[in-house]
Amino acid sequence: MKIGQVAKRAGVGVETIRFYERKGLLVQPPRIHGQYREYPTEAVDNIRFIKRAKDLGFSLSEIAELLSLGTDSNATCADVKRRAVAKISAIQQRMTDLHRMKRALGRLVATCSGTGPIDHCPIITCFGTFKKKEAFR
Amino acid sequence: MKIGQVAKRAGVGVETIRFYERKGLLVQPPRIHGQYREYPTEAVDNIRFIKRAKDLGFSLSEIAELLSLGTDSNATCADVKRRAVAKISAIQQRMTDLHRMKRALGRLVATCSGTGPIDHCPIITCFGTFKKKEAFR
DNA sequence: CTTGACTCGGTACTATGGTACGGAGTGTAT
DNA sequence: ATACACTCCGTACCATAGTACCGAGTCAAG
Repeated sequence: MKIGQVAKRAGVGVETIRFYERKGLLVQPPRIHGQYREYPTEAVDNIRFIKRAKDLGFSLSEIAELLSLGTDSNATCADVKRRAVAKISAIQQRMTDLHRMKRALGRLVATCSGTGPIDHCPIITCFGTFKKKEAFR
Repeated sequence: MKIGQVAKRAGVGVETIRFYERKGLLVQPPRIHGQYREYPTEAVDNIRFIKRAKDLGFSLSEIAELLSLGTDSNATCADVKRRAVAKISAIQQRMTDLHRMKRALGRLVATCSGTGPIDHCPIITCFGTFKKKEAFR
């Protein structure tokens, strides 16, 4: 299978596959006449693996690590689990941050009636001590 | 006040201030002898405004919009409020996405005993149909 | 045998939010 | 007067995850 076919089946662009190869996420496949990449059918699954891991919040470098674990015979299931658990914590942390932001913004919005000129907007004034008139006069 | 002083007071780097100026987040201040930037004390507040808005989840381009609202006499409080409400929705959406990821990862982790070789790791195998042995042989 | 589709490698560009560097000029303190 | 700090501008660079473009080569069908 050539790169375009693989790309179509995996639902990514051709350039993306070459990009993943450069990044070490995909093994360099053999070439037909030393020219065109010739992929086995498993290559499609490998790309789907990357997509799914990405959807679960792993970055490409983290995925590269997971993949290298997969080819390391010394690696254990526990290594994978540890990374997954760490990712869950990171996601939780990010959610906590977002929740804090949302609450702060919600409080700000609640103080704003939504009427009147911007000069007295509680959101703008509470945001910073933004002074339109005095700035750089 | 020169740029280094402003940077120190606002808690950012000198380069950051010049970066914000290039991005249109900060008005170009007058120059001493047409050379050094001379900032009024309000400049520190303007940078703190940017920092706070950033902490609340606004991107620099969104902050630029907020700032241009602040200098637009036709803009109203409602314009600001609309942006804040939209940002709350975006944050909520992001949180929902993260929650979905976390749940999916949690389910995966639960299926993994954390023992044994990587070949049979449920996380790796469920992730994609990752086939180490068959890939690119 | 020519046309069109595909592929090659390399490089440049997108957006995001800065940081780092280099050579020149300037301002201040001893 | 000379050293050192600060500032100037422009440019390049970091990570992230690709996308776009280029000229050249190749492959299959009509």
